Amino acid sequence: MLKKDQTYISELKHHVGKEVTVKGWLYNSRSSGKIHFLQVRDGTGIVQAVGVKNELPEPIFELAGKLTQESSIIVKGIVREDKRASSGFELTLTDVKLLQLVADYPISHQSTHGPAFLMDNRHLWLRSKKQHATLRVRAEIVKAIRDYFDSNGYVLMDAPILTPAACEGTTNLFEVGYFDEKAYLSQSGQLYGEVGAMAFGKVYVFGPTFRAEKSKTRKHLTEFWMVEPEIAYADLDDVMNVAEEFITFIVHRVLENRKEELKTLERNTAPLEKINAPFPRISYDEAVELIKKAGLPFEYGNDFGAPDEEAISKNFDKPVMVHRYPLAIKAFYMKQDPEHLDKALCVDVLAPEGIGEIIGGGQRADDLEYLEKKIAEHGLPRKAFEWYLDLRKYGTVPHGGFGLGVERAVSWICGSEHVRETIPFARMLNRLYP
RNA sequence: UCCCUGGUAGCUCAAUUGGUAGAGCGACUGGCUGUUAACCAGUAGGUUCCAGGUUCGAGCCCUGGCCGGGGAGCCA
Repeated sequence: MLKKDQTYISELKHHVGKEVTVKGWLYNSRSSGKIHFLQVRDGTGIVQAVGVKNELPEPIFELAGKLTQESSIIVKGIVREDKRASSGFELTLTDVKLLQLVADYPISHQSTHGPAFLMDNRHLWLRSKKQHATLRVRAEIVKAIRDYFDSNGYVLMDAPILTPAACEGTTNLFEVGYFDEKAYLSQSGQLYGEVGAMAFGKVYVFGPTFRAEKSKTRKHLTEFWMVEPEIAYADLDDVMNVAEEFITFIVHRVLENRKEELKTLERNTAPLEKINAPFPRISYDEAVELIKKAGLPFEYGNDFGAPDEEAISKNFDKPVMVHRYPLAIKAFYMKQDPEHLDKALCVDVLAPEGIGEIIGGGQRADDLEYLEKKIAEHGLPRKAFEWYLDLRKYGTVPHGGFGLGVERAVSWICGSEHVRETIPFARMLNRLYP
């Protein structure tokens, strides 16, 4: 427990009429000569402390007047309801203690800053309102993810980050030295999740994921977080049922608990209010029709590009689930559709509002011979996958799951311009600092 | 890897045809008893990304390099 000589700004409403101590930093200040307005933040919120010259001891009034942005301060004041305050409450300042007077804080509220400058100062940028709100929404989403799976019988199973080989082979991996051999940073925990499903029935893997692709877009990070449920005895329909229920749960939770933050972010919540299961389900073939109807050039059999995804999702005001892509463009572990042999039992969930894919998943190949053949076809080293093949040798069952990209989900729900704002410290093609 | 675009004050940007490098914001000083991106007045602040070249003269033109930003492909 913390000592009680501190009141958090979020709790001020319970202390009206009383003197409280707020420990924090100066967010901004204004003055009219004989009256100072100090906007103090403490991480839970921002409150304005008002100091009047002839109501305060001279040294305290003077100190209040010379405080600079982000100076660390402890202020005392009497909580007052005030319609003029945006939060509804203000402090009548009674005392200020200065811990450090800051000179030349780089980020100002009044001037504009470019993304490169702000990302260089990410460690300070996080103190500003919108970044603060975005990361609180992220924290809420992460909690919702855990709550959903924890309360629905899934066991959390962490997958290793250092792995012996590619999970999917095709994408670029970060290579690291591992004593006398090479290891790779995980690009997906899914294969290990399948191990978990065979051991526990329902599991979810939740952790960081790494892709060494040289992507430079608003949707890409080289290090991002992914949650990957995996379910034994599940078919493609089960996977889609879980995906839509799961997304609905997350969106509702944020709408319930993070109203203030969404308001700070100026997020129009109307589109989010519409998110309710069931979601529309269309096949790859039907999606191709939508692309052609939109007049885009598209060669049947290819994967969808960003403009294609937008053309598809524009037809719906909920996330749309596109299933049964051509087998040829999907990963080796996808199960072949027995009714359409050229298709895979897979699903991508495309978020509305132009966000694109937030979930990819499906039913897994469960036949040993088929999987052996696929590993060979994809040119993957069989030796690295022996343990994975064992799952098909010793009690194979139909099973499936999906992966949700946390940052893309946060980006969608917050209405962020770029995923780099949805993670505290983004790692990108040209960004390894701070 | 490819396409587009940029690098000038702490930040965001301007600078006509190649002719003395400017504004807003921030900082600093002073003023103001209700400010909400406060306002008003003043002050300081420059290796124009780097190297070379053309020119009487280069922020501007040429060559090479470095570093960003946006997008594509691939993916979540």
